[in-house]
Amino acid sequence: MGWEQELSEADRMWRTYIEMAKHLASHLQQHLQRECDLSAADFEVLVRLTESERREMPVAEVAAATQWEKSRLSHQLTRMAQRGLVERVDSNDRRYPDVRLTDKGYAAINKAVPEHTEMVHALFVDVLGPERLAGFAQACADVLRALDEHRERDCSL
Amino acid sequence: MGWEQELSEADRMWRTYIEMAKHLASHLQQHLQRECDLSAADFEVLVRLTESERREMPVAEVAAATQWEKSRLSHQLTRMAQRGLVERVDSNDRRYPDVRLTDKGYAAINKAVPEHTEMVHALFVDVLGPERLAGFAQACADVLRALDEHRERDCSL
DNA sequence: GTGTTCAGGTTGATGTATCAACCCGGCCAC
DNA sequence: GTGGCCGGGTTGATACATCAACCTGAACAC
Repeated sequence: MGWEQELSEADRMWRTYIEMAKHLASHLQQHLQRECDLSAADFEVLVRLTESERREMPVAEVAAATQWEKSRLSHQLTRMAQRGLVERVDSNDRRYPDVRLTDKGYAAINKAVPEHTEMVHALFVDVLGPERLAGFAQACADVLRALDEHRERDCSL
Repeated sequence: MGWEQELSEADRMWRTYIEMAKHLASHLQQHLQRECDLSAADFEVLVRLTESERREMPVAEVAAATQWEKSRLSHQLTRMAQRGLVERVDSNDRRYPDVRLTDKGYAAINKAVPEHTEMVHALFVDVLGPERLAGFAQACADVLRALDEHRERDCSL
């Protein structure tokens, strides 16, 4: 076949990372789903909404915080509104409605966050310990920077 | 609100990791999609199939290699077969059909793998360098082990 | 005012992920 | 044989992601 005769050391490490990322994400996701009846997407939106004092913010602000496409967010909000987790509210400028956390959504996220955080600590933070965690995070930051540079190069073509 | 007054150092590092993982995955995925017209799922299945000499293997073997649920794989194979990347083949035991890589699928994966590998090196392997990469991979392996232990505990309840 | 522009939002279509229900053919008991 | 069991596969329903097309109302030019 040619290219795949023998994986290099580096490629096997890459695969380890991929494995870890996949399993960790799916574990956290399943926990959220089973214990709190929230998808990862629900969780993300709800967390962003709690970052506002008034449990309410413009849709565009949520979009910026999550870095989601507007259409993805719109669909997600529709589903969440149907389940009563959030509601759309008209603001001054009728073009740009707000989203508000309902009581049900508030209760859900307040149950979910501590459990989620605990899980993150048990499976990630505490496993690495403070020093290795710092190194790990630095590595992630460096990869992020490389990604940004790469993206810039792509755009300037 | 209580729990979210101030993110700890560790929590910010966790967020850095999440950010990195999200961006890295989506960048690689978009590249595959644009350059090779393959989704991440397509890519994964095709890679597994090339790991067989005969470009063909039982569905169950693909399922084991990818660790996907049988139904997810079945749907995916249906779509891939429609696009001519793979074909289903009856084996001896008519219960357990095989999947085979078509010529088109073979061509696609042979174009995609080198590009993908190059991207992984540019954005990840080379950014970290050999030493930090090794440390990073070790950390991933440790988290994976913790996940396995945690899963075992869950099952034994 | 009238028309144009435009950022932000919604909608529809398609592909993907997950769960539950079902199907199906070899296997075993009898 | 006949019937039930069982593991692997398929199917359908629903939720989620992404792209393209469209809508909408404030703002600006004139």
